[in-house]
Amino acid sequence: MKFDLQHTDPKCNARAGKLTTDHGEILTPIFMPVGTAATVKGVHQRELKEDIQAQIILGNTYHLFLRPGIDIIEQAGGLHKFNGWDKPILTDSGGFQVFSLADQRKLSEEGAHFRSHIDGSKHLFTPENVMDIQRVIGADIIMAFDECPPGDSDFKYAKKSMELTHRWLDRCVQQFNSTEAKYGYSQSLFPIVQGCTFPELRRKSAEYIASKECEGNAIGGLAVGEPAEKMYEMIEVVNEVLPKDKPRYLMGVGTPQNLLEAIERGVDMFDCVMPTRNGRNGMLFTWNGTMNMRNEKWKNDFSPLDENGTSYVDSTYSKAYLKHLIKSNELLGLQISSIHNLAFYIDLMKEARKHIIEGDFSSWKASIIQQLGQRL
RNA sequence: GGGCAGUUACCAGAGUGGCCAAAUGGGGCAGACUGUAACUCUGCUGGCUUACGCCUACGGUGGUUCGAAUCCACCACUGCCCA
Repeated sequence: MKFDLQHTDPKCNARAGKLTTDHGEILTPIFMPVGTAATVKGVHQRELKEDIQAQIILGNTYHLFLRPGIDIIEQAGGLHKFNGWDKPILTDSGGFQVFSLADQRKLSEEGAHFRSHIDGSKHLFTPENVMDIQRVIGADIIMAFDECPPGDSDFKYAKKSMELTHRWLDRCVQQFNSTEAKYGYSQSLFPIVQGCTFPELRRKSAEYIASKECEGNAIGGLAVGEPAEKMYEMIEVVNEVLPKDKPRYLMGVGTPQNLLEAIERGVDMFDCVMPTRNGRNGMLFTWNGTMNMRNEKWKNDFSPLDENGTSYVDSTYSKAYLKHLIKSNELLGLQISSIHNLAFYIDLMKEARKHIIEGDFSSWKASIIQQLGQRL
C-alpha cells in the first residue's frame, strides 16, 4: 500500500491524498460504506461501484467469523471472491463488537471471551487469532484488535483500557509481521488510538501508535456518547502527533457535519453505518439537510428525490414514491434510501476534496454546515 | 314481512355496571439511530390547560342506578339468513 499526500489546504489541516492498494486507488478524503456481513445492506456491488462510486467498503471480523465462518471465507478464496467486490476492502477487528455487545463478554489480558449473539456459543478473540482471521478474510486493510471503551469512561478506566489496547497492539504487530497474506496481494495493518476524552491519554496513545510505524493509523473510541466538541478536540490532539505522510482513519464517524469537521482537522478516511441504517429508517441526507421520508408532507410531492443528487435514484424516483415505499415497508424503499445516502456521502467527500485542492476548504465547509443543519 | 348479529375515537377492533378518555393494531405527529445483533426503537395522538383539573364522548332518545360504553324500552341504521 502506498499513500501520496497530494495537497494540504493552506488555511487548515485538510488534506487530499491518494491511497494505492493492490485492488485499486482510493482518493481521499474518502467515505467507506459499511458492509459488516459481507454486504452493504440493501445495496448490490454493481450499484456500489457504478451508482455510488464507492472506492472501498468494510467488512467485519466478528460477524464474518460467526457467520458464515472463516472456513467458508477461506474456501471461497477470501472475502473479495466471496462477495464479488474486486475493489479494496477494510475489515474491522471486532474490537467495536466487544464494546457494543458488552453484556456478553469478559476481557482479560489474553483477549476477549464472548458469546455469539447468534447461538450463544463461547469464543475467544486474541490479538493473534484476530490477525490470523483477518489474514484469511483477506482485506486490503486490517485493523488491530482494540478495546473501545464507553464515551463516559473515567480517567482510571480509560487509562487502563488504553494500556491494554497498546499491549494488544504489540501482539497484533508481532503476529502480523510473522504471517503472510494468503491470496497474492498485500495487506496493511492499521493500529488504533484510544484514550477516551482525555487529551493526555490521547496524545500518549497517538505517540505509541505512531511508534509502530504502520502504513496507516486509526482513531477509535469516538462518537460513542461524548459531546461532538470533545470529539473534535481529541482529533486535533491526536493529529498533532500522527505522521502526516500516512492516512488517518476516524473509525465509525459520523454525520456529514462530523466528517467535514474531521477533514478540517486532518482526517482522511471514514466509515459509518449512518447513511445505510438511517436510510433504512426513512432518513435521507441531502445538501440542504435531512428529510424524514415517513412524513405525510411528501405524499404528493412528485419532484425528484434530490435535485442536487448525482445518483440515478435521485432523478428516477420522486419523494412521493419513496415515501410510499417506506411507509409500505417495501424492500425497494430501503434500497433507494441506502443508495441515495451513500451516494450523498461519497459526493460530500468528492466536493471536500475539490475544495481542499482549490484551497478554500474552511470557508466552503462553514457554508455547507449551515445548509446541512436544516430539516426538510 | 320474519329471525339472528351488530352500531365504540381517523380506520379496524377489545371492553358488557365504578379501576374507561376507553386495550391492541393500523394510520397520523414528533424524536432517536455514529468501527451495524437494528426494514429498528421511543413518545404523543377528543377539547381547554404547563400541570392539577374541568368539559365533551362509545348510533339516537328516554329510563333504571349513588354511578351506564356496559342494564331496560323505543327509534334509526348495517350485515347475514329465511320468505
